[in-house]
Amino acid sequence: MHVSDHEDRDGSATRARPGPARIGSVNLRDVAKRAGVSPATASRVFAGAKGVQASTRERVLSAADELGYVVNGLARSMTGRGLRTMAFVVREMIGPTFAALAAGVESRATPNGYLLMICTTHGARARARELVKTLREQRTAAVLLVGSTENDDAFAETALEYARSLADIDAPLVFCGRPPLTGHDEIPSADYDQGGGVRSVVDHLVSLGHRRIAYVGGAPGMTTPDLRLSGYRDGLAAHGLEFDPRLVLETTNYEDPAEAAVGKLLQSGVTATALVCMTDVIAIGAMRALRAARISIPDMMSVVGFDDVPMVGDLTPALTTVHPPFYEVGVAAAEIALSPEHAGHVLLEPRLVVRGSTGAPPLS
Amino acid sequence: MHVSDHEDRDGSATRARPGPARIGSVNLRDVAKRAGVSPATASRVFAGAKGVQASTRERVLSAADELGYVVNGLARSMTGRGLRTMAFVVREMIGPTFAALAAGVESRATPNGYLLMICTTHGARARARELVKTLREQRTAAVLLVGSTENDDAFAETALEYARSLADIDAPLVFCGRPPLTGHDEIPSADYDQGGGVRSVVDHLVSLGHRRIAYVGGAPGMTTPDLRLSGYRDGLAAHGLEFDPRLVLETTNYEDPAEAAVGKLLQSGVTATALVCMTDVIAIGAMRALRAARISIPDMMSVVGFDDVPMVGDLTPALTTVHPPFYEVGVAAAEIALSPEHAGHVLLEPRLVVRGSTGAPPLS
DNA sequence: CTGAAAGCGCTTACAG
DNA sequence: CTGAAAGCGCTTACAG
Repeated sequence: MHVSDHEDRDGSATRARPGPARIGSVNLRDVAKRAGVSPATASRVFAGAKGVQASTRERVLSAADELGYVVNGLARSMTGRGLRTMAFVVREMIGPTFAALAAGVESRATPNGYLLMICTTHGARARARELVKTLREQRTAAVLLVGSTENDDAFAETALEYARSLADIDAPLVFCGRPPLTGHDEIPSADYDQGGGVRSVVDHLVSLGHRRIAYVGGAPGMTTPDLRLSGYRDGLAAHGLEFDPRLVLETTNYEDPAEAAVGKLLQSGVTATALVCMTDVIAIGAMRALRAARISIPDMMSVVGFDDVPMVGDLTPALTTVHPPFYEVGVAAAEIALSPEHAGHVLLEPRLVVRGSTGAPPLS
Repeated sequence: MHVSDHEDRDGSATRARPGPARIGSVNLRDVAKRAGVSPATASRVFAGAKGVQASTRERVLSAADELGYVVNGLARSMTGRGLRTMAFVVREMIGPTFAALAAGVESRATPNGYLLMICTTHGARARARELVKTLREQRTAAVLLVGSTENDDAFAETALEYARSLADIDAPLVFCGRPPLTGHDEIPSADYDQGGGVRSVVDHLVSLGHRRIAYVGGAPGMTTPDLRLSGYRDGLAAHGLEFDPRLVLETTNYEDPAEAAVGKLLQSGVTATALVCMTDVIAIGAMRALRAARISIPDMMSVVGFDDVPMVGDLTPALTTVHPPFYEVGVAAAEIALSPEHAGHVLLEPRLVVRGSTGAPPLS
């Protein structure tokens, strides 16, 4: 049904006047002409306006079909409706965490007619700034800032500045998987209780009888490491256990460095009966180190992760971990983005999943 | 630096004439006026055109800064350049496979000034059709159709139709992680050799001494199940092994059904010494069934997966699997999308990763 | 180097 | 129910 060669566009054979090249092949005027109506009427048909005679509508629709016409959303958007895209800005597009969050967002974006843009910053501030500018240029309807970010005043200022500049184009900024700015209510958020998740891990271990509980996590300064470490400290405090800095290991979020860090702990002579890991990835590294040292899990050492990524239930032993409601957080964030008038701070509860990697501490 | 209240826009205090509401707060005219130049000149500044006096440029830039102005990309795009977005159309946003492919695409899209749209179809044809329409409306620069699709003539026709209609807006359609249409060269593709991957698995098993090799895969009709099953059959044939339909189990791509399917095989009395699984997820299910039946891996039964998702190297035993170059496939697809003049069919090689789940078959 | 004007493709009061 | 016209915010030949 495609017609690629339709005759002289304006009726006038020549026109030396300015004007850029056409983008799409066929436009509203072409359709209107073919249907024998004015562009205004044709426009009404595509806008789904009611006041159009059925027969007219038919003629326009079939003309459009014959010409392969589809509205130019760019032009249309200039008149008000905007383009209905939502941006998902994340540090890296990595793993199931990202995928689950994005899927949650998408589940709400699509039915409401929004398209999802995925943008990565790779942690570069300049890139984030540039991105916000591009997103403003494109008149994005909403921007979700996803995941862990710097946990300092500089970030807060930047975020507030982004929110303001995005407000110029009527786009809300919403945090997704990171907490609200401290002392600033204006940027809404959808998050899960990271500290609470780790506290529930400590509760679990203490109830099993553990008292020397180590923590393996990332460097401070980002929201996720900071919140999870606080959860550990709060958990200890809740049970009257003293915080011992020697029991806190710092690593990056990869198996190998985590394995190395735990290996060092094991050789240090510092004793512990349980390892609370900031993430499942770190927990896997920890398990490798324990296996290498022939320390049996959980008989000699319990191990807990966080994130409940796929497959960790199939490890040997199956990993006890915290399951965060990533998908639901994505859903909540999208809902805030869609109706900013209900904006606020959503905090969902993660769930402790007890499996085989935790047990009673060895009788010493 | 934001000025939210700038005075009367046109100079004329009243105007009863038509015209929709303004979208962004401040436009080119505002900036030009403030800088004391014509809109044309201001436009040149933002377009980065050369022929503008440095001092003029300065004035315009600082006026823009003071007003918090950013070009309206929608309006700009009507004059030719288009919006520079690339669409990534996938069935589901699931897991690391999707994330790795998308990351590969993004790695090329961003540096070239493209934003990435992620669209899911959930396997619904109607949704795909609608999506293509929306993407046409928005004048997307390129569309990547990602992953397994129906493997039939109806799909081929649909895809060709999409390609044609996308051509109207000058957007190439490129397949990503699925092979070219048989008998049609016009839609370019970036893929990895799925059949070859499974063949290398069979080679590996045969070299270990296996002769009764079973296959556990998804229902036929989609490209990925079809290609991987063919790889199995070709692998057998290459070694002169007979294809035995009783050794082919059908399941869906989840652990539980896979476990059930393998459990049934074990009870059926049909003998086999190795299980080639279509995916790692299926392999995990298979391993569960074997564990439940107390059949030791690999001593009594070898197991192989496909996809090399994270963590399968940490299972007990570590899973032998095929590592597909997802990221690189994404990169290749993006490159085709960016310069369709070099379009063609890229086929990358997956890599067999031998780990602990495969070994010699039991004697007897 | 700069400006006036026409145009990109659509929408929407206004007036039948 | 339908059309003529003005406008959305920008760009680009054309003419200084």
